[in-house]
Amino acid sequence: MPETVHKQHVASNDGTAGRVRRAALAQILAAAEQVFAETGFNGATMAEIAEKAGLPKANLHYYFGTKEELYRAVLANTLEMWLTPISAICPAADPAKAIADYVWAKMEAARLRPYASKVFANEILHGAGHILDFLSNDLKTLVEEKAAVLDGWIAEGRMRPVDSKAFFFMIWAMTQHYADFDVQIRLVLGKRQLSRNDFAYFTAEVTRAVLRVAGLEPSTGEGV
Amino acid sequence: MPETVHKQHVASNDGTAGRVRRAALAQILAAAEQVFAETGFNGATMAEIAEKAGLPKANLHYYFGTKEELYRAVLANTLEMWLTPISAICPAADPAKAIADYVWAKMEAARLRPYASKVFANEILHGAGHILDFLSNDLKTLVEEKAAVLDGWIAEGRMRPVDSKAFFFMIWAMTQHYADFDVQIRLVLGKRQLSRNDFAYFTAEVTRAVLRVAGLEPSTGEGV
DNA sequence: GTCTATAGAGAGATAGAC
DNA sequence: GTCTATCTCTCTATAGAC
Repeated sequence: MPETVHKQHVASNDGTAGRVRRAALAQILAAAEQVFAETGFNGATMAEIAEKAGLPKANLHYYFGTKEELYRAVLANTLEMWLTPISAICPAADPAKAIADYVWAKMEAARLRPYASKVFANEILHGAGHILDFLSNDLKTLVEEKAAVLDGWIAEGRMRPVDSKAFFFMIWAMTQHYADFDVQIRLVLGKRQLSRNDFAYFTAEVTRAVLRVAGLEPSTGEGV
Repeated sequence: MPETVHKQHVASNDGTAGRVRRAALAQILAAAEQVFAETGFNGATMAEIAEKAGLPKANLHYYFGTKEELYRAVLANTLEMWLTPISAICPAADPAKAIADYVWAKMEAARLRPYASKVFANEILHGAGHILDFLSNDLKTLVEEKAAVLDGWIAEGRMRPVDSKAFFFMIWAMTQHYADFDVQIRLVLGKRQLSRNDFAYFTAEVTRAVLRVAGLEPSTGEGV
């Protein structure tokens, strides 16, 4: 019964247990995010998550009840991160700056929380069964709202005509690619790790590409 | 012992058994591609693949030995599809046409073989352990070769300056997104399926975006 | 609140009949 | 060459001591 919610036991005598609790929850969630990202829901084992969190396996069940519930908690964490940066896109903003800021925030998320991105990608790839509601309600509404902002800019001649929803798909695809497909990128480039500098370089490149699509590129005088 | 190669039993008396064999192999591979795509390597079960292929479970082991070997066979199929279309990019070609043809071929692959794309994505997402050699040898070489073609076009002023490898990452990300993240796209758009027409529309949109990045857009007179 | 020990289910693999 | 029946192992989940 994946739908039953596990009881939240709260220490009633003092603040120490609460602190222990919060620390344990944070450790478990961080470990779970990594393990789910690396091996998927089915490949992940509670034993491996417990080991990485430095706790006995039974404690995971004490805090989260089931593997399923732990997974949903990790996903919930991820979704928040996924949505936040899009707030840069608002009617009053300067189109070029707003879009560049959004791309920057998405690339930062790819760099700093690659596991979160991978958990999300894995969930979509396998049918998104746990977040169907989120996608068809929250995200759908948000995209419609933000696409309307782009359409407004286009109508005002402040941005070149594009399909505004496809434009978001493009940004998501390009930025998340640097988290989700990092292994491929590293191996093709022959690098052991993508450094902070590599990310700065690719962020500039992605930003340039996206702004060119929107007809907003700062003029470099290098055109054909 | 995932490295041991399962014996290939070949019928010696007549052609019928060979035909049965080929049919069985094709059925198993098609079923496996779908099941691995939908649930990942660990989530997939031999029982489910067998059911979808219309064969008893033991036959899968007869033909492929282990689940691991079956998975590698599916991956091998996929990689060929993955590489083929890039041949459009060659020095003698017209840049705009070559790039548009490549994008078109990748979008067709996303439309016609979404499971193959998902199996590949899933493999990369989880560390690419089965195709490290492919990525760091075959693919690396190919990308260097094709990036050199783009760099040549840029040097000749036939294309706007871009990082040629990041340009390929961009094309891969954008096109494969329509296979790998199709659930998200469908739910955000409120569509039950992406039709042939939807794909034609998005292919045009992706092509336009990519050509704008390369400074090769057929002039539409709509610029800002 | 925490942990050890174990029950119970499910999946990969195979023996052996046909 | 094909299939049924089964073995064995791994993993989730929990009971119960502390």
